[in-house]
Amino acid sequence: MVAQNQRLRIIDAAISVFAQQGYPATTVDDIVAAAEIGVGSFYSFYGGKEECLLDAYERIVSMAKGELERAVAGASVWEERICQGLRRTLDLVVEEPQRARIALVEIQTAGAPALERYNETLLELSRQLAAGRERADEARWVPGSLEAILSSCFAWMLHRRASFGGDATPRLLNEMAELALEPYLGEAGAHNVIAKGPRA
Amino acid sequence: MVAQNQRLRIIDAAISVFAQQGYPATTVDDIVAAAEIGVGSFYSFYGGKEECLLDAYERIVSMAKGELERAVAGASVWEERICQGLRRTLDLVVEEPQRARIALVEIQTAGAPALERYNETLLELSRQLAAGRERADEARWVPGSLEAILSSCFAWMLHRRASFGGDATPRLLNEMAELALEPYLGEAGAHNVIAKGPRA
Amino acid sequence: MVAQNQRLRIIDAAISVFAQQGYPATTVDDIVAAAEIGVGSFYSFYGGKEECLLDAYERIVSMAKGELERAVAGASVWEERICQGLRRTLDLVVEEPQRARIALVEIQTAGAPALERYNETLLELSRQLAAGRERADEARWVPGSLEAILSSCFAWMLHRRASFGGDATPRLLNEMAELALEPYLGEAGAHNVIAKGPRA
Amino acid sequence: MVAQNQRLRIIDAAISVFAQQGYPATTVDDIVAAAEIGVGSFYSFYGGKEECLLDAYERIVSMAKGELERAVAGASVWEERICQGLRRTLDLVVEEPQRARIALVEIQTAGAPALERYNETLLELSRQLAAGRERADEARWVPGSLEAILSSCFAWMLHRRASFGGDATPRLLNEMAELALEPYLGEAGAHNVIAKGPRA
DNA sequence: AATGAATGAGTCTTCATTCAT
DNA sequence: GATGAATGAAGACTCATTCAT
Repeated sequence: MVAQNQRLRIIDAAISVFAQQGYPATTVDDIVAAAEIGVGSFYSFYGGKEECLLDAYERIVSMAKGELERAVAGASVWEERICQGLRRTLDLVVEEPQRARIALVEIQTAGAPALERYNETLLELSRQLAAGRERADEARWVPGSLEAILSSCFAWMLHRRASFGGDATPRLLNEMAELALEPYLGEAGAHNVIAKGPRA
Repeated sequence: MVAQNQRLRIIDAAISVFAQQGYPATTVDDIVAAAEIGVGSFYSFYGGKEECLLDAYERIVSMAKGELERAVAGASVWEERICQGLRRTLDLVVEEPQRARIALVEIQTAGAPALERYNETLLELSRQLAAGRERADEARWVPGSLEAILSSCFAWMLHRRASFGGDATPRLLNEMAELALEPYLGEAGAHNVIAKGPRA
Repeated sequence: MVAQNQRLRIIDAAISVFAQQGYPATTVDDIVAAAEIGVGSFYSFYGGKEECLLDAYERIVSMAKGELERAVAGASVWEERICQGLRRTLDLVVEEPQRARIALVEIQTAGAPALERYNETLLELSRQLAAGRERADEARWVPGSLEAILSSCFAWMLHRRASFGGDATPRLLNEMAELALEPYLGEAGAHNVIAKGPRA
Repeated sequence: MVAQNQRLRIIDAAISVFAQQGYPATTVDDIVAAAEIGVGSFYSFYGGKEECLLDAYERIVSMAKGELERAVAGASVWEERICQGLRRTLDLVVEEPQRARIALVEIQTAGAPALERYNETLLELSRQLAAGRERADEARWVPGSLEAILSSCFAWMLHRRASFGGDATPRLLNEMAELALEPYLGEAGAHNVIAKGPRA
């Protein structure tokens, strides 16, 4: 538990400096200075800054997953789950800008393994979206790579949001919800869900 | 002009090594070795590797713009210009994988100024797409951020393409064309254009 | 006595890792890990790894001396003591390769004090050999530094034996016995002793 | 040639500090400080201090070989060559104590590859000695490992000489010459050669 | 104008040693 | 008395940058 604390101390510090200076410009010394520990302690937990970033990423993603599961717990159907999930996601980006920056921006500058890990996360998002196919009218044609496209779109929108701020959250949420629901439920169906969504 | 040659020599070498080893892992020495010049000469042209990457990026983008302008020269209407442009873009990614990698992947690992420059390029793509609004039926509602979304989608799809290869080009082209045209022309209109597109 | 046990535990572990990885490449952590004790305990016994090696060396040498004394206990004359001693020495090198490696190889890589200690051991060997002068015919001339030469030769032969293995033990024993006895007893006398030696 | 100078500058500095502080205690910084160059320059010549020591060793040995060849040039028979060679060797150890220390002592503390290199040198010495077998009376029995024993003895004697000083050179020379010649030429033959040797 | 030898600041990493528990 | 978490000094090595030629 004391080790866990130390580890969390390091991760918090690392997230902070990675978010502020960017991953490539951050040195191990920056991290240990921010964590107020000795270099040796850092190396007893991680083999280097890349390993540390990857661990931070895992924890951020897993924390976010927990949040999202809680957020969609009350939703009974797929379209509601998507709406609630998107809302919570956007809130998290606003609430935890540094973690968002790590998970959406810095992870992409940390070399091939990190990029691969990021792609896996996008793949999971794709799977969540793809569940909508079961809700779609049989007559409706849904392109095979729709979810890949959507997840990358969302990633980018959040990336920009995390990097530069931008549109008010509610508007962004509306757009994303529309993008996610419309291909499965049609324009009318999508708007229907969205219209009542925010009141929830 | 001899200076121009030298500069091009450096850029070609830089593109090659950046694409092969990644921007962060590349040293100035790698570049000058590949360019077969002295370090001093490099520094008489550029202040460092970042400056060099940015210049390479500018040239790649401007070269690509020229190509695209030529590609769409024969197209009379917006939707054809988009189709031809997308086709040429995909061809360029295949023809010049190293330059594509620089313009789509490495530029994102080179710090804030580079990322900003990349966003400007996406903004230009947005503007090209936005011209489609004039072709759209007045009754049709087009979301305000559609172009931002589309350009980011395209960037991501090309990024993946440049990073990992993937879908056969024609299929990818179809998807992208559909995504670009449908919001403005409707499903039928989009398919119409695409169906006759490849013959052009 | 519990302290003695702890100390022996450390020495055994140290001998093992020194012999396997070499003295310079061994860290205090390696030793305590092998000894399954805490670092603090190690430092309550020794000031550092050098001190630990020196203690291990002392114990190996003193243990070996005990063995040799026992081995030559039944020998009545100098030449027999030498033969029996050499035989037991070679056996020990084979039986305890790790200790042999410490006493013959690693000790020489551990700095000046260790080297000096090693030389003292060789000096003792010289003294044992020098006792043969009393057995020598008065007419026989024995060079003054003979014992220094012989002891260094033996050290080197055992060093090689401990480092790389090599000749079968009996043959090596014969050679060493010849080298040791001949200068004092002459060729015939030496062979005489050696011929009956192994039967003893 | 300027590179050669730089390299020699480094080697001279390295020999000096290795001899004074011992190989294990010497850092790359010590060497570059003594050579009055930058760290980078050192690494442009050598991959680390081990490589540097090995190069120094090679040069010392090759220099010494040259000296010995010159020293024995006037000797017509094997036994004279040995005597002259030993004399010159002892002189070199006295004239160049630092180089002697590197070649005889420090090389043995620099890890397995260095030790192997040292053994090769001893092997060469063995071959020089073994040429004496052709000069030996057919009736004389010469043990098979004599040269290995002799070369290790000589190495040790020189090692001690280089480490601690000691006996006056002429006496040491006499002993070594006796050891080298006697097994091949017999006691009388050896003394004969040695007696007239110094006059040469 | 071009070169590349030389520099040394900066970073990573290891490991001996301490000390609170 | 024993532990091992924590420290940070010290060393290896890289690489951007300068400058004499």
